[in-house]
Amino acid sequence: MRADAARNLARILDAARDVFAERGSEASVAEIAARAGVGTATIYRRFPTKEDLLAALFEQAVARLAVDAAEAAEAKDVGRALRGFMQRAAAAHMADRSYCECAETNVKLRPEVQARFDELIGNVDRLLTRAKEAGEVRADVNAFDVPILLMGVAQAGALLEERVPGAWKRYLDIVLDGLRPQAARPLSRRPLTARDLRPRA
Amino acid sequence: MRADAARNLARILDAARDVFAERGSEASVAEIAARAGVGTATIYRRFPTKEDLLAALFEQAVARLAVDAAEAAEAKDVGRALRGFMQRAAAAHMADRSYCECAETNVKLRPEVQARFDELIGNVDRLLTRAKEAGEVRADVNAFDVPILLMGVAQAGALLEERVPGAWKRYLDIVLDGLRPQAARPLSRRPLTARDLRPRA
Amino acid sequence: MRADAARNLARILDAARDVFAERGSEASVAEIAARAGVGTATIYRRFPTKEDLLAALFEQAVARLAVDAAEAAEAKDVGRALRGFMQRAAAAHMADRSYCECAETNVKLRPEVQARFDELIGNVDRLLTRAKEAGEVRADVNAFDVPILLMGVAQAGALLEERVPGAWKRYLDIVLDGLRPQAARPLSRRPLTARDLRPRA
Amino acid sequence: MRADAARNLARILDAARDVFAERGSEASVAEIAARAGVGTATIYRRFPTKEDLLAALFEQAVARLAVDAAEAAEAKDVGRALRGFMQRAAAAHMADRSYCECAETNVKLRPEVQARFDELIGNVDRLLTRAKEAGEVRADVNAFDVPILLMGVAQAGALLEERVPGAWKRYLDIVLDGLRPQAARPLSRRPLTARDLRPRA
DNA sequence: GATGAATGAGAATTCATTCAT
DNA sequence: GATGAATGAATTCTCATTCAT
Repeated sequence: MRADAARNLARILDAARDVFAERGSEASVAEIAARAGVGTATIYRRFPTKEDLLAALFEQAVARLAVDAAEAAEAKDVGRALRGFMQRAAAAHMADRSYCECAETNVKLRPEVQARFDELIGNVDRLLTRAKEAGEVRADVNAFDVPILLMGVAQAGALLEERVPGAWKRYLDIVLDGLRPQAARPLSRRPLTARDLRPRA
Repeated sequence: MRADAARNLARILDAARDVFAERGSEASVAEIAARAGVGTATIYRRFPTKEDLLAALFEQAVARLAVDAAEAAEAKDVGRALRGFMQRAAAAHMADRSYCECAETNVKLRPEVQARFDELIGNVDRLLTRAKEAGEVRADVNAFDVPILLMGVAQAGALLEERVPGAWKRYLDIVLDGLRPQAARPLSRRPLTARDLRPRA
Repeated sequence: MRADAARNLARILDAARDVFAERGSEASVAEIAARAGVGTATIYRRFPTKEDLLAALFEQAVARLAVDAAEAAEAKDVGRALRGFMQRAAAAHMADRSYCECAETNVKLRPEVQARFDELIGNVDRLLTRAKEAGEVRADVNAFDVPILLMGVAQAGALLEERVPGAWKRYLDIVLDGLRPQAARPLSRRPLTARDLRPRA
Repeated sequence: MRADAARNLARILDAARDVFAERGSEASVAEIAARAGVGTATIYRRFPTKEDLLAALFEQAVARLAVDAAEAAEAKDVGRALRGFMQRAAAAHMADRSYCECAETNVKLRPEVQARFDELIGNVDRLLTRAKEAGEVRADVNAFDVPILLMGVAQAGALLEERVPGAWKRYLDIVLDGLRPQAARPLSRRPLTARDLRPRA
C-alpha cells in the first residue's frame, strides 16, 4: 500500500494547499479531508496536529522561495534578477492566504522551517550583495529585510486582490524603488540580525 | 436613562477597542462585555452583530486618521508633515490588532466607513498634492496608495513587533523613500480610483 | 430568570450525579446534558471544564461525609457510631461509580475539595479519638486511614455489587475488625500525615 | 515462520504487559504495537479484540498468583506464608494498573480466566484451611474473600502510591489483622460461593 | 432598557478496528 | 503472515446570537 499511501499523502497536501490558500489557515481539517477524499483521521495520521500540516506546507513554500533566490543570485543581470525574484515571491504569497498567517504564528519557529528560512536568507544575501555591488540596491538593507517587505506587499495586495487583481505589483514597484540607492535616506532603525528571529531571542 | 445608556455605550466602545486591539477581531463578545461591565445582550442591543461593533470602531479609527491627515495637509513643512502623518498612522495600525483585520473583511464596505474613508482620502490627497509640488513625492502616486502602503508596513511590522519592537519604523522609512521622486521608475500598474474601492465595482 | 437558572443548575447537578454514578466519570457531557434536558453549552457555562463539574459533585459528596462524621463523633455509643458512619460512607461510595475515580485523579487536589476533606478528617479524628478511648479502636491508626480503607472496601465491593449486592458489607466488617485492638499487630508503615496529601508534598 | 510468529507473540505480550501496567487498560493498541515493534494488525491477528489481549494478560497474572498460592500452601509456617502471599499478590496488583481494571470488567468472566481463577481459589483454600487450623485466621472467611480483599488493598494503595510509595502495606496489615480470629465479630454477610462468580449466576 | 442564561453548530483530536498490499 | 494506512464515531470545548425575566 506504499503507492496508495503516497498518493493519499499527495492528495492531502494538495487539498490542504488549495484549501488553506483559499480560506486561510483557519480552514477546518474536515474541509481539507473532504476535498482530499479521505477521512479526517487519515490527515491526523500524517500530521499529528493541524499546525503540523500548516508547517509542512509553509516549509515547502519557504523552500521554493529559497530555490528561486538561489537561481536569482546567479543571474547575469542582478537588478533584473532581484526584481524578478521579488515579483515571483510576492505572487506566491498572494496565491496562498495561509502563507502570511503562518509567518505570524509560531509555525515559523519550528526547526524545519527555520532551516529553510536560513537557506532563503543565505541565498537572498548573495543576491543582495551582488545587487549592492551593481549599485542597484542601497547599502543599508540586508537579507532579512526582503521577506519582511514581501510580506508587507503581499498583505497590502491581498486587501485589493479581489477588486483590483494584480494591484500588489504597483506596491512592489514602490518598495523596490525604496530599496534603490537614489532615494535613500538614513533608516531610523538598525537592520535585523539572525538573533532577532531565533526562538526566545 | 439616557445618561446611563450613553455611559454604557461609551463603556462598550472603550472595552471593545481595548479588547480588539489586544486580541484581534476574533476576541469574543463575552470578553468585551465582561471588560465593559455589561451583559452581552446590552452589546447586541446597540450592535446587532459583532461585525457592526467592529465597524463602528473601525470607522472611528479611520476618522482619527482623517483628522490627522487634515492637520498634516496644513503644515508648513509638507515633507515632514507627510512623514509624520504616516508614522502616526502606522503606529496606530500597530497598536490595534483588529485594524488590519477589519480592512481585510467587508467591514470596509459599509457606507459609514466609506464616508470616513472618503474624508481620509480627500485629506491625504491635499497633503500629497502639496508634497508633490514640493518635490517630496513622486508624481505617479495618489492618495489611495497611502492607506494601502500603511497597511503593508503595519502588517509586516506586526510580524516583528514582539521580538523587535518598533521595527516597523525601518520599513516605513524604506516605503517613504520609495515614494520620493529620486528613485522612481515607472510603475507597472495604474493607480487606484474611487471606483475600485466601491462595493460591487 | 434567576429561578429558571437555579432550576437548570439543579437539574444539571442531579443529572450529572446520576450519570456519573451509573457510568463513572468517563460519562460524556453530552449524556448529562441530555438527561438534564439542556444543551451541552449550558453545562459549560456553569462548569468551565468537565473536571470542574466532577469536582463540584465530589466536593458535595465529601461534605456529606464530613457532616455525617461530625454527627457520629457526638454519639453516645462511639463504637456503634463509628461502624454506622463507615457503613453509610461505604454505601455512599458504592452508589457513585465516579466517587473513587475522582479520588484517584487530581480532582482531589482542588482547594475547595481539600477544605471539605480537611473537615472530614477533623471530624473523623474526633470520632476516632473517642473510639480509641473506649477501647474500640487500636491506637496506631489515625483519621487518614479511614477514607483510605473506605475506598478500598468500596472498590472491592464494586467488583461484586452486580452479582452479590451488598457483599461490600462483609468486607467492611473484616476491615472494622482489623481496626479493633484485639488483633492488632504492629503496622509496617507509619500513618499518613496531612503533608502526605497536600499538593506537591 | 513458526519461530518468527512465536517471537512476535512474545513481544506483543511483553509490550502489552508493560504498557498496560504503566498506563492502565485504556492504553492504546497503537502504543503497544509501537513498543512491540510490530504493526497493529499483527496484534489483531492474535487477539481479535483489545479485550482479548487484556484477558490473556490477566489470565497470566491470575495464573502467577495461583502458582504463588500453591507454594504458600505448602510452607511450614502457614501464618507467615499467608502474609507473604498476600504481600506479594498486593505488590503485583500495585505494579499493574490494568489488573484491577480487568477485574472490574467482564474480562473476568472469560472461561480461560475462570479456569485460572478456580486454580487460584483452590490453592488459596488449601492455604487458608491450614491457616485456620493453625489459629491464624478466623473460621468465617473463605478463599473467595482473599482476592477481594487484595483488590481493595491495591486500589486503596493506588490512591497513595505516587505520594506515599508502599503505603498499601499499612492497609494490608490492617486487613490481615481483620482476618485474625482475635478480633472477629460475626460477619453480616454470608461468604461468597463459586456460583456467585459464575457468568449469569 | 438591561441582563445573563441558553443554545446549536462546529472545531480539533483520538482510537479500536478493518482492509489492501 | 505481517504490515501500517484508513476510517467512523465519539469527545471535549467554544462562541455568536437569541430569549425570558
